[in-house]
Amino acid sequence: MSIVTRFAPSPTGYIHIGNVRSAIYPYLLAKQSDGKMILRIEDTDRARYVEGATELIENTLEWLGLNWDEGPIVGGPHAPYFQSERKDIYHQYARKLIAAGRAYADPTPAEKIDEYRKQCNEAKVPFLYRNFRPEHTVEWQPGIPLRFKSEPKEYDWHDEVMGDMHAGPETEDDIILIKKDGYPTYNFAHIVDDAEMGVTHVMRGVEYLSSTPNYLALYDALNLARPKLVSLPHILAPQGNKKLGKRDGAKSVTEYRDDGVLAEAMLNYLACLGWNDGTEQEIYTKDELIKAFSLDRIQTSGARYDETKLLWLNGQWIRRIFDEQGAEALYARTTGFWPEAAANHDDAYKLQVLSIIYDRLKTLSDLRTMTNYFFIDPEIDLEMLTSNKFLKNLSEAEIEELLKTSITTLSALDTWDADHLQATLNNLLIETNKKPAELFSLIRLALSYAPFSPALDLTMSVLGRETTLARLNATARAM
RNA sequence: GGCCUCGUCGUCUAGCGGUUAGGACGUCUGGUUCUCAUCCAGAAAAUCGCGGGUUCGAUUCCCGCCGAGGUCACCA
Repeated sequence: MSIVTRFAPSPTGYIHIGNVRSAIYPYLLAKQSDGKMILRIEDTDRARYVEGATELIENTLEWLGLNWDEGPIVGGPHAPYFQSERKDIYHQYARKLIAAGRAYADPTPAEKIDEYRKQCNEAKVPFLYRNFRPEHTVEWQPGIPLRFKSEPKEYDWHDEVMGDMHAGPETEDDIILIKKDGYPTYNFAHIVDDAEMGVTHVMRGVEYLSSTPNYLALYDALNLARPKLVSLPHILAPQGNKKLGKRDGAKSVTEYRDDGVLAEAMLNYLACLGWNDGTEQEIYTKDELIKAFSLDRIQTSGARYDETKLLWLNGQWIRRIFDEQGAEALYARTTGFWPEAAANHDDAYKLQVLSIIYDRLKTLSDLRTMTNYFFIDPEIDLEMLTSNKFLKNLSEAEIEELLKTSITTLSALDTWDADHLQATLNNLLIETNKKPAELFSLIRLALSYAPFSPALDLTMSVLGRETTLARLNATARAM
């Protein structure tokens, strides 16, 4: 039997890093065995539905490369994949339960139920609706919710992550199957859909662990085979011990994309948060993840989200792509991340800039702050020059003298490339009898007025003779 | 309050009865005859939540406790 997994989000907003793992792991599991991952949109709560959320979810999965085999857009044999369009199927299953005496329409007014709940809360006792089950029920009809008629007993089951589980009858209750608006609850709909769609592994957050006995009761009452159950521990917020959520400022996955994080790094980081294959490998490609993934090595405790490590990984991936796939491959990813001033420059020039700066990038958006002086003359800031830690011991006259000497020597250079520039710079050191840190810092600042830059020979060769000399002259004149 | 889950360096983790408790991020130091970064080398950093057992020996097995989290919706 081949593996079928699913990612079944509610279209209530964007996918953030706290919940995207429940898409990644089903994908990895399905792919490693030539199985299928289904995308199913659980839109049964009309009140929480957010316009455009489905597209957001689709975009996120596509960006990460988590391609679903069945679902919206791609279709499939179990369509439709929106629960709101599957009402008939749920009602069909509901009628089966009614016929078997395992479901009843509950006319009890909401206020009454709230009262029961309040009683239980005050008595510090768990609220079980079955203790308040109405004596007389009515025919099921629109406007009246349908409840499961529980027959509480002990349940044993196996969770692929948590291990062997047991629950007593006290956890089972008369849960709502169909709401009064005719839509099914999650509790009911997902059971029906997973069975209809042939899902073999149900992966979801640990918060569903407590309601598992109710699901098992439903499988039994409906005479359905239990899928394998997989509980995923929470990802914790950087501070505190709560699970990471939008309230903690959990950014959407696509926000990281817009900030210059590579999909490879994101997938790599998230997959390895709370899972490892037992080796000391840190960098994984998607294919490597698929190969190495296994349910039994998913952590049982929650893992704290650490953006610093994500950014480190992203730097690793930026360098890896440049080194293994070439400068052009990385350049192709940089669209939209260049400073405004770069708009007037051609691809060839930007590619040169990228080639000498890429190993300093943590995110692609660092290009915006780190490369401005390659595209536009920097504002001269003599204060920055004179307060520099390598230059503060030099007088202004000395600095001016050094600049002039440098300009003269560099002007005489025939071939303007990195090698010749380096040789010339070395000659200048001897000629001026200065330490590299002094002379080079001066030239660097006059050229960039930035806190740092790539090696001087490279910077000057990319900048070109004209620009280099013009900037050195501009600073000399300003002294 | 009932039920359930979890507890190794600051963080992510390895470990599955005998280890100098390993790796990675972060931090600090040094090197790569120029800055920042990369890269390299090194350092600091975990009485393995606490207390009892079992055992010649427990981070590893058992019990209790404490702490943290989850759940008890016509939300998923």
